[in-house]
Amino acid sequence: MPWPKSTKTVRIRKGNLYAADCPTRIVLDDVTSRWGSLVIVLLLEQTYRFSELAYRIGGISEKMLAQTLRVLEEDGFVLREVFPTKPPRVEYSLTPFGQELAERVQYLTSWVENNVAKVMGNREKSRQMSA
Amino acid sequence: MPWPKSTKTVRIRKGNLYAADCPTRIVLDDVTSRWGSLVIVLLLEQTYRFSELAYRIGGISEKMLAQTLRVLEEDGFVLREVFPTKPPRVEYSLTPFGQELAERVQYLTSWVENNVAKVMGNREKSRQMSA
DNA sequence: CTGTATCCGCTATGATACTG
DNA sequence: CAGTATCATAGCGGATACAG
Repeated sequence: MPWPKSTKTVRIRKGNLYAADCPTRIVLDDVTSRWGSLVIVLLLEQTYRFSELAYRIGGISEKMLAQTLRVLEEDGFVLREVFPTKPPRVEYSLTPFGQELAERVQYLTSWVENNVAKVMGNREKSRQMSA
Repeated sequence: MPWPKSTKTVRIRKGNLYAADCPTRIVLDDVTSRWGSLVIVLLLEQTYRFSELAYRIGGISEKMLAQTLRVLEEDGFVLREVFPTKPPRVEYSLTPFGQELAERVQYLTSWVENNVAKVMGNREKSRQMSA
């Protein structure tokens, strides 16, 4: 059932996306997580503060926003800057590395945005077929 | 808390990705679901049978594969062809619409594959910082 | 303002067994 | 082969309260 390993010296140069233990999947999950992709694409616009992100991303809770941002920061996609003012102020932006990624994500999300109507139509047909 | 609606006649032409009720998010979740993106990119290679997909995508269960494929089919991304042989044989492929999507997804996944090592490195640093 | 800590329900997922 | 049905469970994610 596990994937047949081609050799013993399989390295993490370019992981096999289809192997159960491929680290690429882990990273991909960060990027395509429920809120991850939204945060990434939004930060492509400009730098935002925590509360601004919370406001703009409808439906997200503080907990999930903080958690999502922390993961993206650990991965090196997002830069977190703390300004020791009173009250504190934290700004989030994309690193150059994160910008590369974000452009790819946006390439996907924008396509979905532009084609969502057609998808919803396809779903309607499906529902009628089964009815 | 909800996004300020620009007008009352907001339609689903081009949804607002950041609105909680935006249908784009639903479709995006289908596409970026745990197994969705893997299936989509794999089908970009060629047509596959159910069992072939199950074999190639390490770690997926039959249940999740069937479920993922059904959603992608309803969305109009995947074509399901049943050959009434004995035993039955079902082939899955991308529709032209699905191919458009798949190319966008692959554009993302391939970047992640090529940069996963750097991400893992960034994570290491993060862990050391906090230690 | 920017989070963290805790509780907790719900859903997504996996394992298993079964059907056409 | 290609699924479906059922059950069990982990953990996602929301609500709330609290802290620096």
